[in-house]
Amino acid sequence: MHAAERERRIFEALRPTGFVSYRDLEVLLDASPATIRRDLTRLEESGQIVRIHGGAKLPEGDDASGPRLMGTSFDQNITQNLGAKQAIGKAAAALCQPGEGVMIDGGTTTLQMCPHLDGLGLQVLTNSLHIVNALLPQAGTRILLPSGAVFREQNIILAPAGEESMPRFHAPRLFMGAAAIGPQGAMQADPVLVAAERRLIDRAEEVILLVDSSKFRTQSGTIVCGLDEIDIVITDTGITPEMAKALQDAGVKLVVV
Amino acid sequence: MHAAERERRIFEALRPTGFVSYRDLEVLLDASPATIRRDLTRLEESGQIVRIHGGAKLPEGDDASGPRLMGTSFDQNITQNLGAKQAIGKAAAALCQPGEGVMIDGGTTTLQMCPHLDGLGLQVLTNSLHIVNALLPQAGTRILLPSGAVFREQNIILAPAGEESMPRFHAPRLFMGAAAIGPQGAMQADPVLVAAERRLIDRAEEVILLVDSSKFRTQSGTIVCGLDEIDIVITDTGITPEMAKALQDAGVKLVVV
DNA sequence: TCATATTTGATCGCTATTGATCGTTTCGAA
DNA sequence: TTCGAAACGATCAATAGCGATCAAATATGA
Repeated sequence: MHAAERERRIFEALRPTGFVSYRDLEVLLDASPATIRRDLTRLEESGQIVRIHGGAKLPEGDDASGPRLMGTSFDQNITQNLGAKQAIGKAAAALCQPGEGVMIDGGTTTLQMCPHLDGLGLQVLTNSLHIVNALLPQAGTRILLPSGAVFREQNIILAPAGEESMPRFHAPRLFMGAAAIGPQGAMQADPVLVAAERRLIDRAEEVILLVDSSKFRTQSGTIVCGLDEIDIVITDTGITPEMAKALQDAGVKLVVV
Repeated sequence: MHAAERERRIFEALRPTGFVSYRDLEVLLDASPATIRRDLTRLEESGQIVRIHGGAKLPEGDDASGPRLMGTSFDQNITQNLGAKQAIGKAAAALCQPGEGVMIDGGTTTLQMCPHLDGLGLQVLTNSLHIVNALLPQAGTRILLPSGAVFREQNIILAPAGEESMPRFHAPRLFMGAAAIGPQGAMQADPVLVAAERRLIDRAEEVILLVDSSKFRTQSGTIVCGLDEIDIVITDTGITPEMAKALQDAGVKLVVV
């Protein structure tokens, strides 16, 4: 293995949490301890990482450590396909008109919209506490919440069945995630999510689905809505031509980033 | 686990209430007692925390006492009179019956109830995102939120005027903070807080006010409610006999911790 | 092909970090 | 006020990580 390849792997390991232990690298690089140390020393001298006893971390400032709420599966999902999700989030944010009101469903992909919403002066209605935390530092973004009980597994706010939980609200756009998408439509693993999302869908003019391409290769539980209810799908280049055609045949506008 | 990760977790645990117990850290860090102590000692020497018997707290804000209107941030207030607030919070939590539903108003004193609510199986309705964060790790506590917009200065959820924002909810007890208390009643500095608290008061059987004794020496803006609407006041030993008598003459039960 | 330069691996002594075990101190409840 | 449990600090041994040096492997160029 070459030095360049090792460096690439080091950064790859570093990105999710901003830290790699020496032990991890020993397995990951399959190189001798001496070589690993030399790599780290070199990267530190060029200022790209900071070495600490037992490993290395990214320099302060550009670490991607976002809001960490709890040690749930959410934290694991958040780093999966992170690059694709970031690109999808950015594309989705570009669809927002300054000053308008939008709804954002909870999810690791929709979460990646938040950094790009700053300065747009939006009104965001969301049921996700993760998204609330991400938007809190943005002084110009107004955050609206529905009433209800906090559902810890997903960190979202769930209204009791049949209860009116949202202030009268209607939005031109709903940004939604999904556990899977196929010819039947968008799907979620947890049925309680379905009920929450149905309520959002009913209040939106336009439904925009944010899914990285791995979601096209998954089957998951309960159908949230058919393709006919989805207006736009934003995904990454991993989508197969067949899927793309199926979506377009169903009248869905497809955005590939 | 490495030192950097442990430090991160310590601050994460410290953020909600400004205090972590040694016991909590033992579970949270999964390290030996000696290592935890060393971490705390190191952080104290660098001035980032203050160690106290049984745990650690955030350093005090600059002005340790005296009247403060608005302007100082929540994070600074959190550490002021922390010891008194913790004791008051503990006493307040002892008033909760297992399994019942209660309302907790936002504030740095009411926040200190949260560590003592674990295991009671309460249903907590709150408008404060700080309290939500403090309660999230407690699996047995059900968290209910009203709908509305997030008001950043206090990190609470405000309903639009006249809007029905809470699920039908009625509670035996409301735990409330205040910026000041005097013969006229409880006062808040910010008028928008008054409106929010009035709404909570109307839904409670019993109103319990949590104020450290410095609040008796302060005058602040807008009256929230008269003494006749307050059932119990919990405060610390700094209260003067005259004030104590005035409260009891007004029919308020006084708890001094 | 051979000589040289670069990179990698191995070994050594040294230091830092951790965990265990004392005796002592502090806090809270009776 | 007294007593017991919990928290504390100090010390020591074990381990893991560190840097330096040298040998081996690989790449480079005449």
